[in-house]
Amino acid sequence: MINNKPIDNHMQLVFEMVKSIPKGRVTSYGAIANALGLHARIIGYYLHKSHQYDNIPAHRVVNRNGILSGKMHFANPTAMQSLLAKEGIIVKNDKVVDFNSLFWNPLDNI
DNA sequence: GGTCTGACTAAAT
DNA sequence: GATTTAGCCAGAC
Repeated sequence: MINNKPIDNHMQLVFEMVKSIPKGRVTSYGAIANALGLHARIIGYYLHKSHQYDNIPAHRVVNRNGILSGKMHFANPTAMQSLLAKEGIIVKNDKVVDFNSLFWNPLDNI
């Protein structure tokens, strides 16, 4: 059996999963990792590279506490919060308000 | 090819 | 309940 896309193997899956996050919703690294059978650190690693790709709503991915742990890696530390605010997500003190309700389970898409 | 780092998480303290 | 420890996998050096 030959793998069709050895390069894309996980990275493509992660990006597709992130792009599948509905507007106005957020999810966590661990949730995506669990859905893809990977680990949370891997998601963070791929998301770090996502800036060089297109249409990756990385701002919708936060850590399990709903904290915008990756905001510093955006162009501006406030960019992530601004993008979330545009989608109706309230971010206060670098944390998503009512994160538990806004949480989107990647497994629900599968 | 061993070692280090990382946009994480869960468990222990 | 906040802080620390350890574990996890993939990529860079």
